[in-house]
Amino acid sequence: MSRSNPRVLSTLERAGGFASAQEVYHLMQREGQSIGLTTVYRSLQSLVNDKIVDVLRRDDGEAIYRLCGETHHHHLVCKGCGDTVEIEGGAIEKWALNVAKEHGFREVGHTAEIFGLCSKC
Amino acid sequence: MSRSNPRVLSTLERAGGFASAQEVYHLMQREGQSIGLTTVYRSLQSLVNDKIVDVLRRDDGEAIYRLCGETHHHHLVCKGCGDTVEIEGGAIEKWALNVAKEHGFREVGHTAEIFGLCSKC
DNA sequence: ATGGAAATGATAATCATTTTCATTTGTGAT
DNA sequence: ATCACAAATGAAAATGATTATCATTTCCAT
Repeated sequence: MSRSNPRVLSTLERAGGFASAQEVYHLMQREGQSIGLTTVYRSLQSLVNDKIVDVLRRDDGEAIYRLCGETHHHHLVCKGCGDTVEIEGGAIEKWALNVAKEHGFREVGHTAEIFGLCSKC
Repeated sequence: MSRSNPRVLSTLERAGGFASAQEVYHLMQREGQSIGLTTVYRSLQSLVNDKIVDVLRRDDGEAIYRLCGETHHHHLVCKGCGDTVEIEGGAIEKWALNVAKEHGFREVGHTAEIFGLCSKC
């Protein structure tokens, strides 16, 4: 197993908002940091596993990463500009638990995402 | 401009739920229909432009298509055996719309999935 | 039939991501 | 300090979905 290269996390932080693996890589290149694309991918992957960053998809399918907060939240994503709002999901949490219980499921988790066009787009 | 090949739409309908371009293509091949991958992509693209089908992304980034206007449901998936239950999502639909509206979003869609261990696993 | 526009599909190109594998680096034991 | 070995690194090749090219075929309207 490989652990995350701390410079990758630091760069992602500095990028503010979302960045793709390619963007993180090129950013580090431009800053003169010596790193391989492979390591960037591996580090981001590892950060996702450790639930330190979230991963979403752009419309073109490219994966974009960003630091996530500690609390479990959901995303409202603009299909146009990629702008993202974190939202509370209290209602969803209850719904998911109820539905799962009704069907005898345990160790329940869920995913939910809302997307649309924001007022600017 | 190119218009959609009707056999592509017909195959997507028959596939039920979601299908990727590759899946539609291979399905048609298996059925002995003669069609090119290019035409499948072009047709799906055109159907999306005409708002006849929706496009979403799988976790791995592959684009999946489905007829829109179809009443859609959500899934309760067992992590153990993969068994899947279709569930009504009335509460979710409202929640998604409300949250999106609060933030000034339009053309709203959403995804939601619940997973856990079923009673047999 | 004839000319042109649209449709088709094989092939090659693109691009993000993953895999391979040889090399380098860090670390702990002697 | 030296040796041994595991972890980390990154260049290069492989993969897989999607898109671009372009020559050919089909469809109509004249």
